[in-house]
Amino acid sequence: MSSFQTSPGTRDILPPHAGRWRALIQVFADGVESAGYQNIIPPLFEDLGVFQRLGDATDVVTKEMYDFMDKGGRHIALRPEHTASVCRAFAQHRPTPPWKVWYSGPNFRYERPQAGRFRQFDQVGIEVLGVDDSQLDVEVISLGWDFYQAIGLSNVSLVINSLGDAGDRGRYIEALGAYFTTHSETLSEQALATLERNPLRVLDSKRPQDASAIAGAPAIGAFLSTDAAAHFAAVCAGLDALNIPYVVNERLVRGLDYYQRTTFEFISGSLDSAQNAVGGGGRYDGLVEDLGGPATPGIGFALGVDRTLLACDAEECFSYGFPALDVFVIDTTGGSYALSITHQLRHSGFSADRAFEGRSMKSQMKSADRSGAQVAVIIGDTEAEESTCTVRNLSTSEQTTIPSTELQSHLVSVLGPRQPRRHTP
RNA sequence: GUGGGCGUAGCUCAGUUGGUUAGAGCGCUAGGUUGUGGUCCUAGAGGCCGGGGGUUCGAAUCCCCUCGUUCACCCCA
Repeated sequence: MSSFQTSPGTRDILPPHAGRWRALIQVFADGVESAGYQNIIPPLFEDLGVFQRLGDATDVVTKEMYDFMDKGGRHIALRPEHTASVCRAFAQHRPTPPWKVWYSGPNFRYERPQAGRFRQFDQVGIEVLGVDDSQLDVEVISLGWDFYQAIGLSNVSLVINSLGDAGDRGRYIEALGAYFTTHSETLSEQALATLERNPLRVLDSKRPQDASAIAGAPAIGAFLSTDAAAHFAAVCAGLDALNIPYVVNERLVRGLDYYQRTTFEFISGSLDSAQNAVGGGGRYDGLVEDLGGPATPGIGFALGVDRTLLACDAEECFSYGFPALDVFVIDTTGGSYALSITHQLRHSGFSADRAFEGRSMKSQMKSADRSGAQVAVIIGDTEAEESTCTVRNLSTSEQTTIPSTELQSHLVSVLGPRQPRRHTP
């Protein structure tokens, strides 16, 4: 056992898992960039106040924040999510709306780790600021939906709801609070505590004891203003038009207080654990203003990378293998040929690796096999003397010896042409 | 923060009512093959039995504490 290990709720993403991880983000980026979203990279930490706008009644703010005083006396917090940072960035830089951005990166919440829940956890997501159109809600939801389809997840369901505008929401919370107070004798102790802080969240309780009270609770639908109801109906109609299946769940409340109007979650049916929400989002029309910017509507979603990959494991999709190398260079004469040949091949655009420490032919062949390389280029004493090299096809075991000067052209004929790698803007 | 399960080799796990030198498979290294991988055979390396304390002639095994991990509540992606 080594002296140090990762802190609770954090872990190393090792190969080959990290490769799969990167591939997942690439699929996401390709999808949203083709819809006009550009990448944003906000800082990992911000002034604590930025995140307090998530809501004083939320656990994320009250007890899960990684916060500290820096050497300049500022009260800093590691970001628990991206949305507040994106809104702060909008308020700070005032880009021209509509502002469509996507992000990926870690967030931090001090929670007890559990299946699909970590203290450092990654999300990918998008946010759009400055557009109030219900068709944008549909676009945002469809991009999330399309991403799950793109990676091959078939057992994901979309649940949507509307929390109404700020006034509706307030009236609903009031009614809900009154209702639960009259049923307080049937509620669990924990639910009563939740009721004190935010009656909405009581709807989220998974305790069997609370089920009957929740079942009889008033629904949000009756509290929606004409505008909010029309907006929600338009969103549903848009999803219908795109043939995206969804379920309206009037009990869907989300944990962050800034949500208004459209809210949605993506639930994986393939995850047994309690953490089966693989993504979620909604409108947060008041957040930019809260952060000192102009009144600006906003909508977005965040998808949990960890949970999404867990769902992929469960559905046995989005498999990943490290791309096979083109060439493995074997040199039993001391290594100087391997040094120069791999260097030249890499410059020509071939992927190439080699062994070190002067290992035996057998050992180097094993390494070549493990590397997944398609061909081995072998330099032994004979080849060194004759200025030749032996090229072995590792899947057919056929091999041929050619003059060293013909190696590049021979590999091109066997593996196809390669372009030197360089950055092209 | 509350409650349950589990900590033995790099990985997955055996280890009997406490008994003397802690095992297997996979993986790794080397050899079988004086230049050739994936199969096979042989050998080797690799362990403070999570850590600390206690009970005992004797502890991987029993007790306590602690740390880690895992599952659930809670919360949320």
